[in-house]
Amino acid sequence: MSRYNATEIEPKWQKAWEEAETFRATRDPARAKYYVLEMFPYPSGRIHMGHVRNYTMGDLVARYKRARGFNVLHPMGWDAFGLPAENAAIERGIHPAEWTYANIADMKAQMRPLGLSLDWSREFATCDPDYYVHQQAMFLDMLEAGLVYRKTRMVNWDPVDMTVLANEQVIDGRGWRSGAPVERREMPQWFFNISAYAQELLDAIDTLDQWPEKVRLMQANWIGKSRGLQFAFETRGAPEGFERLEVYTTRPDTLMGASFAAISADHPLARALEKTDPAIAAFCAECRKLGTSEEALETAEKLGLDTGIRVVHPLDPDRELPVWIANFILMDYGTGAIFGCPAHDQRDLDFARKYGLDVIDTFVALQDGRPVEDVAFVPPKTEKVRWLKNFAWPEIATGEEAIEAAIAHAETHGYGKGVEQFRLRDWGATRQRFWGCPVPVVHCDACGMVPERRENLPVTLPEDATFDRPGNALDWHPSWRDVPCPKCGGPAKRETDTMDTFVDSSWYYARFTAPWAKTPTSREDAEYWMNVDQYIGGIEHAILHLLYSRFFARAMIRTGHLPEKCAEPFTALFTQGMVTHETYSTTDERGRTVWHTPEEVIRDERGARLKDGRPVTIGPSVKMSKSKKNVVDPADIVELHGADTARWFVMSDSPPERDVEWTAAGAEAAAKHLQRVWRLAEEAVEAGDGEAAADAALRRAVHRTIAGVTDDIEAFAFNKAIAKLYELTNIVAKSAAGGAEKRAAMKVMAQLMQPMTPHLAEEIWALLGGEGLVTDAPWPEHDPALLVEDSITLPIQINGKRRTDITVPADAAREAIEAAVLADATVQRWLAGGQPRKLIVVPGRIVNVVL
RNA sequence: GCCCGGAUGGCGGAAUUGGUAGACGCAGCGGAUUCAAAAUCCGCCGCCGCGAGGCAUGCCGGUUCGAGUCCGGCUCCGGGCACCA
Repeated sequence: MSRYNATEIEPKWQKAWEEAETFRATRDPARAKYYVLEMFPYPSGRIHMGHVRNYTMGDLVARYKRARGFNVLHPMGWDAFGLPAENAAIERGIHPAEWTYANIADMKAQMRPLGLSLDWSREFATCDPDYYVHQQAMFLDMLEAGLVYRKTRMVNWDPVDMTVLANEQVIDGRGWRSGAPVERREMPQWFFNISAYAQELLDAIDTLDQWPEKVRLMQANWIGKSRGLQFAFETRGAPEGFERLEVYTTRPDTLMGASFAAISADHPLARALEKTDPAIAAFCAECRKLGTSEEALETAEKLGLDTGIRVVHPLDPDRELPVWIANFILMDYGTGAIFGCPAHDQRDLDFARKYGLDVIDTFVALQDGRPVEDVAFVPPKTEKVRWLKNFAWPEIATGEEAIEAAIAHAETHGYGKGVEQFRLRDWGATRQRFWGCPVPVVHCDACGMVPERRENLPVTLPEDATFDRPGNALDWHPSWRDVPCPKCGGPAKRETDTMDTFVDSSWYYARFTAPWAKTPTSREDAEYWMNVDQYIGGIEHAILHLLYSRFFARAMIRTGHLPEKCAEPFTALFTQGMVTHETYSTTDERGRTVWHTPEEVIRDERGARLKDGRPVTIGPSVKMSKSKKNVVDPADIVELHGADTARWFVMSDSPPERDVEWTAAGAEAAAKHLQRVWRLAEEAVEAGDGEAAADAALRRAVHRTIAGVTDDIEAFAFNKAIAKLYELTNIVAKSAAGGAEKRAAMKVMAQLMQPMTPHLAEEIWALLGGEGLVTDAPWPEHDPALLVEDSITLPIQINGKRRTDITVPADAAREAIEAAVLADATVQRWLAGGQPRKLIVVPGRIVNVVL
């Protein structure tokens, strides 16, 4: 009996698919289409198990839908602009383009042996001028349509390297290369007007019924619609022009509990004060060292400085509140100024306790309404509370009711107005970086900002840029930067900022429908292929990438690049978990942790050690990462066991939305199982006559498996589908059925396994005389009549605990079941001659005897 | 800090709408085959208890004939926080 040799067989079938152009997608209006897309990778150079899992999932869906008769589009490309290429350029003196395209070639070579049903004829990289020329054209269209504009925003500034840093390049408040304390600095940049679509993007979330609920919630919270009160405090002692201080609050009901006002260090008032007051200037400078991320601001120690300015309480002209500058107020949200109500906001309370400000209870709990001490009282807004400082509503009311009453009160008395506000900020569309899509705009001293002429697109990145000094290499490239003005011909400078890589990934799904069109999209292809029927990717993209893509699709509709129906480009979304592996570490002579790769480690039941015998500490299983060296290279697994084994394993153990732990033993088990399936197919070829009863039993098992696997695939429960295939394998192995029935069973097995292990499936299909490629075979249908059982086993509970069971005909009447239960020996023992208080019969399910 | 998830045997996980907790796999144990091993095949396998039985789904409490599943309150772990992609 021969062994299944994956290394020999897999390339054979890959060649067969390629020669038949099996996966080439062609627009065919006569057929129903299905567009399945996995989030395209950043070309780091090596694929990792996370990629294998992501693409296997997509491939499974693509192959299944093909078998169900759909015209499937399943493309692949590269999210190729980004920081790592620029870092490689700085560190190794290699041009980002060279680094990136070499990585793409390497990664593609690692992906091809996986046997994915991809249409490689549509492959592109976002750094191809053929791709970004269209992005530049659309940028100009969107500029004309008013969807793009310029303004300033804070960035992380490294004062030593004189360069803008990404948030991940700021480590403990310092630049990662220079080590210098980072400053917040205002810079002009380009923005997409996504906030104009906030309401629409929020409303449309309701239509995304095939998205995970958690993603929809996260997006809604990110957009963050709130209703609140905007009003102005009258100031005392403020510089000229600051007679009023505008604030926004979502809790106007707590206005009587206000004990201070606070402004951001970036607020115009703070900026005015720091010009003349060195103490304020020093404090604002300190605040600006916090960086730009919300996380940094929110987790930092709350610091403030009293400006000496006072504001008048709008409801009590005799009361004055101090105005503080505080490091936790965001200039980007609301008006950059708030009033603090310490009793009902934990941040305000911490701040008030630290600086000795008043804490005024505005409301208390209905029962045991104690005053606030160190924990702010923040009940749900729907809960009724007892008001101590109500000014326009009854003593007992909910927060919601009080908020509306307070807004009405402010509007009636003319000191404020109710406003709706979104947390969502406009999308900063550009970066001070070289390796991105150039913004096709020129700055002319005479004409101002001038769009590049369409016929001059693409504006390509220079191939002779140098990366020996920090900052944007485009700034140091005079022959690229200095150009004549497209309008007046006078001296002008190109925009040297390039587009955020999120722009590249916000429309690649549309480009895949017509990757070689002379325009960004082709109307016919977009009409036919869009939208993406199933999008698959990591949960880490739940907010930004998906929200930006939803916006960009709308912007493309507005500029005529997509049909109206594409406003929500991803019909169904699935977010998969990560691939993890346990970690191995030792300690060096200086006490530092040294990580080891799984290959360096010998693992047995007693623990783990290095090859030289030194013991190794086994750490928790975490996401595979280079820094912890807990990586398994897919290429090694493919070489050792074949692609099918890797595919089978990443789909088996864990549900796809959860993390899966890679273990060598698990991979081994997957390989063994595939060998076993192969052996069963070989045995079936030679098997002779069997028992009629066994034939029928096997046929029923096969149909049960068809139904189960189909349901599980439809529900994205791939691990359960695989468990059912294991079960069927066990049944076939033990079955006394005849050769014909076993061969039929194994052919169905090949069909059901085809989406997961396509190479093995083809080999078995061919062995058993299947017609053509199993990849082209229609999905098997189950016969419902074969799933009906004659009798069922009902568990019997006594007082809710299972004690025994009875087997009854499937169609037994309730009375018959009750009689059978009462006659059961175990039940009689528990009854001890008495009568049950209650007998609950759930037909087809369970019986509960209540004593 | 804020938003969103997750937690079930030694391990990964399964369990329709609230109805047999532990499917399937790994590891382990016992056996067959073998000169021996690998491979393969068969069986056992939540914990405690000789047993009857008791205890078990992160922790505490509640609803119910019945809770892994529903409700309230925690703990720990993970994802995101707008310049990583």
